[in-house]
Amino acid sequence: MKRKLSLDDIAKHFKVSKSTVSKALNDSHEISAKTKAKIIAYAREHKYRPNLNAINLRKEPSQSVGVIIPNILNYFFAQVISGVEKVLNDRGYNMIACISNESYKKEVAITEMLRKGAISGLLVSLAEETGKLDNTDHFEPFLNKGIPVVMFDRVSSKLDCDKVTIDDTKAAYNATEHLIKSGCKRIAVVSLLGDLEISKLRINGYHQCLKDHNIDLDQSLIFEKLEKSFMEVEIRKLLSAGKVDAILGLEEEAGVTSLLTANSLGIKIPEELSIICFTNGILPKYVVPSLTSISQHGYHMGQRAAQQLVNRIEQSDPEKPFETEVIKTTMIERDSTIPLIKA
Amino acid sequence: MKRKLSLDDIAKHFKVSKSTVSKALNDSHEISAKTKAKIIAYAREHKYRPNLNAINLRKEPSQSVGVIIPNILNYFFAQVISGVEKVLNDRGYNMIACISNESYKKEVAITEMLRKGAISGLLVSLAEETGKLDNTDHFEPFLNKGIPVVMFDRVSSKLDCDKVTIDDTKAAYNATEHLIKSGCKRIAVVSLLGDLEISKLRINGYHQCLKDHNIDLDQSLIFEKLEKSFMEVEIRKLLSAGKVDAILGLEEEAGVTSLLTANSLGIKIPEELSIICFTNGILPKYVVPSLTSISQHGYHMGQRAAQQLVNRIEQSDPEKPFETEVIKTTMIERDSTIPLIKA
DNA sequence: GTATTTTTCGAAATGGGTTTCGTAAAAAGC
DNA sequence: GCTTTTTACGAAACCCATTTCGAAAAATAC
Repeated sequence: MKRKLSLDDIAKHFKVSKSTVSKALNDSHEISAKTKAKIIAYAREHKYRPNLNAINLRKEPSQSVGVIIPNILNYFFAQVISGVEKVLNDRGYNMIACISNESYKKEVAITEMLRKGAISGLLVSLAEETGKLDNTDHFEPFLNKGIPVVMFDRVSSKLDCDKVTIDDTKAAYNATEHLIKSGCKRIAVVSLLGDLEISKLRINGYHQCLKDHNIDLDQSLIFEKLEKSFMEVEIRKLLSAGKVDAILGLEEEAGVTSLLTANSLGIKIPEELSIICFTNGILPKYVVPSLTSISQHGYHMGQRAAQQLVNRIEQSDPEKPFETEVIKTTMIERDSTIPLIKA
Repeated sequence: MKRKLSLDDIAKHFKVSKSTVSKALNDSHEISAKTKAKIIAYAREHKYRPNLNAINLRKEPSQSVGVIIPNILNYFFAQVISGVEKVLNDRGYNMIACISNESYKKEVAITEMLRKGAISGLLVSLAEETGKLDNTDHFEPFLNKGIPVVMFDRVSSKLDCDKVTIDDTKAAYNATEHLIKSGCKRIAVVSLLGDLEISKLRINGYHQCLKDHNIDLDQSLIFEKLEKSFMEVEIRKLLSAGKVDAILGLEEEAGVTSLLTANSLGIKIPEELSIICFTNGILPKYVVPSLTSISQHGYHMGQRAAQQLVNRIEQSDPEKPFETEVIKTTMIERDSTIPLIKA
C-alpha cells in the first residue's frame, strides 16, 4: 500500500518544516542552495507529485462538466462537441470530453471516473450497446448527488432528466412522405442504429407515414439492426432483387453505403432509386450523386444541451421539472431524390 | 466582490457548526428534520455550491491532462483526439479537450483556464493564427512549473518540449516526386495552412524535389496562404488558365476543392490534371474520382503524443532531453493520380 | 424517579499544499 | 565590538468540505 508522497513526508525525512520543502520545490529565494538541492533531488528520486486538488483549493475554484459521446469520428458528434465546447467556454466551464466508443462497459467506466473527479454536470449521448441493454443505472448516482445530467440525441426514457433531441418520429415521417410524394412505393429502411430508442422512433415515423398513405407495411424491407461489416452485402442483395424504389437511411453511413452500392450496380439515382438519410454530415454533399439528408443541427444541439446543463447547475431549484427540448430538423434536398412540384 | 458561499458562512448565519451544515446538506440522519429543512432552503436560496477541490482533496487524487486542438470538425484532429483519449483513459487520466478554433486569443484564454485548473500535462496542436504570430509564450508557464507539454502535428520550433510530427518535408517531397514521375511538369501548390511551420516544411519538400529533378520553380504556381472564402475562385482562375498539370494540396480541403473545381470545368482527372493532397480524412475516398492522399495516421499520432506525455508525467527526470518523434506517412494512391509503372 | 437509549449537534482532525509573519543566526556596516 | 541588515527557516493560518468521536439533551424504559 504505497500512499502518495506528500510534503510532510519529505519534511519529516529531512527533519525540516513542510513550508521549507514547499519553498524549496518552488525554488524560493528564501531557501539556501544546499537545502534546495537536496530536497529537490530527493523529491525527484521519489517521484514526488503535488496533489493538484490541494493546490487548487487555494485558487479560484474552476468548474468542469463531463461530456460523454459514443464516437468522435462521427461528424455529427464532432459538431455537437463543437457547440458544447463553445457554450461551456463562454460560461467559464471546462469540458472533460469522454468517448464511450459505443460500449456499455466503457460508458460505465467513464461514469465511475467522473464520479471520482470533480464535475458539476454531465452531458450524455448513449452508446449503442447501452441502448440495447436499456440500462442507465450508472447515471443515477449523479442525479442523486444533485449533479445535473442532460442527455442529447440518443436519449433514454428510463432516465428522468433534461433532454435535447430532434423529433425523430416526425423527421422520419416527413422524409418518408417526401419519397412517397415523389412517386416511390416500396421504401426500404436501412440502419446501423440497432437497439437505440431513436431507431424505434424513426421507424415509427416511417410506419405512420405508410399507414397515412395507405401503403402496406412490408417487414422484409426493414433492416434496422444491420451490422457494419455485413451492411454492404445486405444492401447489395436488397438492391439486386430489384424490389425497392427508395431507401431511407436512419443514419448517414447506411445512406451513403446504399448510394455507393446502387452506383456500383448501375442503378440510376434518383430515377430508379431515391435515397434519403438522417444526419447531414460531410459526405452527403460530396458523394455522387449528392445525397438528400436530414440535418440534425449538431452544433446547435450541442449548444442547447450545454446551455440547459449550465442553467441547471447555476440555478439551484431542483424542483424545476425536467424538460425535453426538441430541435427542428431540416431536410436538405440534393440529387438523390426527385424534387416535388410545388402545388 | 462576492466571494463564494462556503459551509462556514452558512454555519455562521445559523449560529451552528459547519459540521452540522455539511451533514444537513448531505441529508444525514444525524440532523433533525427542521434543522435540515432550513439549512437546505437557505443553501438553495443563496446558490451554495461546494468547492469541488475541497471535496476531492479527501478522495483519491485524479489526474487530468489538457488537450488543445484547432478544430474538432477536422477529421484528422478527431482521429488524434480519439487516439489520445484511448491512451489517457487506459492509463487513468481524464482528458480535458479544448478547441482553439484556429484563434490565438482563444488559445491563450484556454491556457489561462488550464493554468487555474489542475492539469498534469498538456497536449497541443497550434492554431493557425498562433503559427502566424509565431508566439508560444503562453505555454512557457507550464514548462516552468514542471508541467510537461507535448506538441503534435502543428508544432513550433520556438518551444522546447517533446513533439510528435510527421516528416512534412519528406512527405511533400515524395508526393511531388510521384507527380513528376507520372509525367507532370507544372505542379501547383494550394493550401489553407497560412503561416504554420508545417506549411513551410511542406513547401520546402516541394522545392527540393523540383530542384532534384531540374524543374524550375515558378512562384506563380504557389498559393500557400489562401483564404477559405476565396480559395475556390483562386483555384478556378488557376485551372482556367490551363497552365498546370498537377496540384499538390497541403491539406485536405485544398485538395478536394481543386478536384471539384476541376470537375466543374470539365478537366479530366487524372489525364489532364493529377491531384495529391495531405491528410487522408473521409472525403478523399468518397469524392469522384477518388483522391490520392497522404495519410498522417492521426489515431496513431494521438496515441504516441499521449504516451509521450504520460511518460513525462510519471517519470520525474526533467533532465531527460526533449524528443521529436516522427510518424511515418503513407501515400494512399487513388484515382486522381496516374499509377507509376514499377521498374 | 432513576437508568438507559436515542437523537442531535459541535469540536477537532483530516486532506496537502501555499503563504504570511516572526525569529534566530549569520553577514555586513562603522 | 556593537549595531544593522540579510539570510534561512519554522510555526501557524488558510483554502473548504468531510468525518470521527465525544458530549449534551431528549426520549424511552423499568
